[in-house]
Amino acid sequence: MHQHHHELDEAAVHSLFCAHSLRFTRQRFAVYTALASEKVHPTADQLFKKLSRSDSGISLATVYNTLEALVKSGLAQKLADGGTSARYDAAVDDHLHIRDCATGSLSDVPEALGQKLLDNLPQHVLKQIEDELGFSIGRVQIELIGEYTRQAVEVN
Amino acid sequence: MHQHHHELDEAAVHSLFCAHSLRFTRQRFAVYTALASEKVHPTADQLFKKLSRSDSGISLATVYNTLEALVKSGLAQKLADGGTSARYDAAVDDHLHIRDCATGSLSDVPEALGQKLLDNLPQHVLKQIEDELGFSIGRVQIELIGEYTRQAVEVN
DNA sequence: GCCTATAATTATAATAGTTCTAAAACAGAA
DNA sequence: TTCTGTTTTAGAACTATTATAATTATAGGC
Repeated sequence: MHQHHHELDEAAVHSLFCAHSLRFTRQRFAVYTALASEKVHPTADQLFKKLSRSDSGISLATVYNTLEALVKSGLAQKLADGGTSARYDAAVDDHLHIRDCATGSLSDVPEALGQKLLDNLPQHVLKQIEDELGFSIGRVQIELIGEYTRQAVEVN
Repeated sequence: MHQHHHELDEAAVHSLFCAHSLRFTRQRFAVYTALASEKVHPTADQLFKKLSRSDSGISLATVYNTLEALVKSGLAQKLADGGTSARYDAAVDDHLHIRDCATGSLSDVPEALGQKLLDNLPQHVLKQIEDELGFSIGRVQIELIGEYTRQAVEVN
């Protein structure tokens, strides 16, 4: 499930990190909560700027280090940007992304809708692909590329 | 349709370029044929190295310029690499990619299989996403992430 | 075939994003 | 508290890509 939009207090994150064998530091807490509260998947630099603004005396290198640690421990995933820089996402499920051609932004399809699409994928075809190619599918990532015909409802 | 595995003589490429309002140059011919003959989607640098080996006195800048021109004219697409550098593909349809976690390589699902999956996507869900989000889906890109359980059949 | 206008190529410099380095600060266990 | 290994940090280094500006090539008109 997505952690988006949940309250994330320090204790909760502490035990989450603990469960993933990640040391708790104020920087990691800051990065993780900043990432998890984003509706649009941010780049490392966007996170750094956001954190610089809000307070926290955190360095860019640490943002990169932390994101890497989060990804390695399964608390985040790194998404390929169509453009230059990588984007990060605090949710680790299969899910759907929307790329807005106009702005280049990358965001989620709401959970329910996304799940509906994933649930309706033709499993027999996926199975056939696995069999014929000798490939084991671990994750399916779908990106819907296009543009908004009306204004998106809310922006961070 | 994919241009992969087709014979690409100079005349054919010439008229293809012409149809897409692209001037024909020996460098563009070289880049395009090199790209179209790849089964695995190469990075700009991989193409440059391949072309340097085979002959052709072509500069890295030109590889980038040409790839950009091809993409802009619709003869290729730029794919986001999970990692650092972009990958390119001479085919421009919706289609499925396979990312091998073990090697990081990106390749196509064979046309027939891929089409089968795309044809079996639940259209009503896509329509619902478009309606609810006010988003017009231009292209669907699916990536199957996992690893080979047996050796891939052939490598370039 | 030759000329010309326009566009493409090239080496190089510049930039952007990311990773590396080595020293200082910190977390967690004893 | 003290110790040990980990994390943070500023800055350097590196890699992928784009910009620059001079040179060269293409396509079309003659």
